[in-house]
Amino acid sequence: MFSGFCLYKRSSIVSRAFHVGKEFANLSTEDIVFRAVCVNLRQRKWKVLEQMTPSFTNSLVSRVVCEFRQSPKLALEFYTWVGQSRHFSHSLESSCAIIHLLVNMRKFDEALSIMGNLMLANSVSPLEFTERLLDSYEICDATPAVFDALVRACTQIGATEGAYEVIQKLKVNGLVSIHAWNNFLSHLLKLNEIVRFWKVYKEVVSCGYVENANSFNLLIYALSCQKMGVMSGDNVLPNSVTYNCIINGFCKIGRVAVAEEILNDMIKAGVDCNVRTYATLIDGYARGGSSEESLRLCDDMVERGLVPNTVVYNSIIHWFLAEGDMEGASLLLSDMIEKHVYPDQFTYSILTKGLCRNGYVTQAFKFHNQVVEKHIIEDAFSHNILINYLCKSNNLAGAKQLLSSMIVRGLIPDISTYGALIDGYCKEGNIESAVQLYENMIKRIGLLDVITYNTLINGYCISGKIAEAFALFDEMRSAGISVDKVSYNILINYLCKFGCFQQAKELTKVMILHGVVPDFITYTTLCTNFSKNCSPEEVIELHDDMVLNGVIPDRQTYKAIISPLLGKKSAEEHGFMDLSNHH
DNA sequence: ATAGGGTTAG
Repeated sequence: MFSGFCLYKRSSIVSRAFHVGKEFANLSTEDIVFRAVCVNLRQRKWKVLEQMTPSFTNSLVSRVVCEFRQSPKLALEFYTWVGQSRHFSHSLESSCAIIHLLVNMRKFDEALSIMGNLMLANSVSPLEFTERLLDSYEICDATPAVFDALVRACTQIGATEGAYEVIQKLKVNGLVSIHAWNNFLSHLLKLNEIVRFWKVYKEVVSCGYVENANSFNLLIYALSCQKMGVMSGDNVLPNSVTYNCIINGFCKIGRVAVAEEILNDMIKAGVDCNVRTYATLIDGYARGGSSEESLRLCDDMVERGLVPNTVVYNSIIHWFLAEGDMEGASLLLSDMIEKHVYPDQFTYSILTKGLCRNGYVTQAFKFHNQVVEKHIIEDAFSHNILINYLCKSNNLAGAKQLLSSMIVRGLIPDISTYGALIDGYCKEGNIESAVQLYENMIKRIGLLDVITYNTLINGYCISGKIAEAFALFDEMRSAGISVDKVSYNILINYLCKFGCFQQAKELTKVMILHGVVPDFITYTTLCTNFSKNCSPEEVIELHDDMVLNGVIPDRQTYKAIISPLLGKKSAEEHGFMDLSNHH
């Protein structure tokens, strides 16, 4: 009887297990804990989770992080929370899972800092790191960008050989992007390892990589470091003009920090830096919106015994006004006058434009008239700015009047004056007059620039004549005028407006192929139009594509369009909307 | 003598 009872009980358990199905039959303890954690994490029952921490293993935590990769915020929260538990410390395995996640979220800084820490504090070797990231690559839905981040982390902590080993290891799998190579090349330049730079550069080319703008920038910088000395057998060394050219180049592509490093190199090399060097850098920082850095350099130059001149003041005043800082600009103007730094043609046009763009139109005209009365206007700029303003505000009559007085004052209308008027006609829908003016202009000036072409292309687009617009676009090329990003931006914008989204995307590809890098305006144009007409997935894909092609997203657009899509998407998929708001 | 600042496109 007793044995019979036992037998019965046992067989009942076995048969129940069978009934529950295969699913549970092979479950390990970890699988059970894993499911329990997922259920409770989904409901954010942290207290229940707390009780489970003694059974947490590294592989379990990695699995949970991967499982929640579509809800990256929750996964990250879990990872941080579990790291604080006294029962648990993160391993390389769980760190890899969170790194993949952070890279997918584009939180590169956070990913880099975890990577750097693991290599420095936990002495994880770059190669081992690569292997573990590869192990978890598939299950974590990772992207190759994670390896760009690893190379970057290596160079950041000074592990030059490590970075190179990582690249070599990944080369076999085709997982090394041009970004990773560029980062490594740039690191070599920072170390002044010019010979090795060229060796690695050759390797990049022989691997069949297509260099992007950044690679060429590095190349130019590398050449600039040695060029002259090598070619002349050290007989000719770079002088201040050489350095200033290079500094200007880096400022104009927005890499002002690099430009300032070159200034330091210049000082180290014993080459005198002058007012032009500082004027270039000050403009570079101001252009990039770092007015504080600009002012810091002003102090630096004064400390070096250099006196800021009109160019320096003009530059800062211009960018202050562009940012809407009227007060800062007017203080600088007073300072300029007080220090007897005399305003010039540039100053007048900067102030005229600044007053207009900040809504002080009456003052702009008043100021302009004062300057004109003193007969100190020598070029067409100020007139052009005002004619432009009038055309933009549909006051074509006023624009023509100002054109007449300009001619009376002995100033010859230039390509920009015509451009503004043509633009005015186009905006008014009077494409015939626009074309007539354009033809007259060719007779008079005999040359056309890219701006005039762009204005006309834009005019054709406004009046819906897209075929004519594209014909001009082609004509431009046959006339030997290089199509610039404005030309592309205009056409991309109108393709979107006409609902040709696929074609807009194609044209962006052509643009990139022709070496014209899309900018934040291309980005904003495409994102805005796509978000109104396409699915969230398409918009996100578009964003990703552009970023991968080196476009720097416009912050406002990203915040208004992309980031809500990402948040909403992952929240909706998992029904966390309400819960996450309460947390 | 060669190097720096102002007008066009969303």
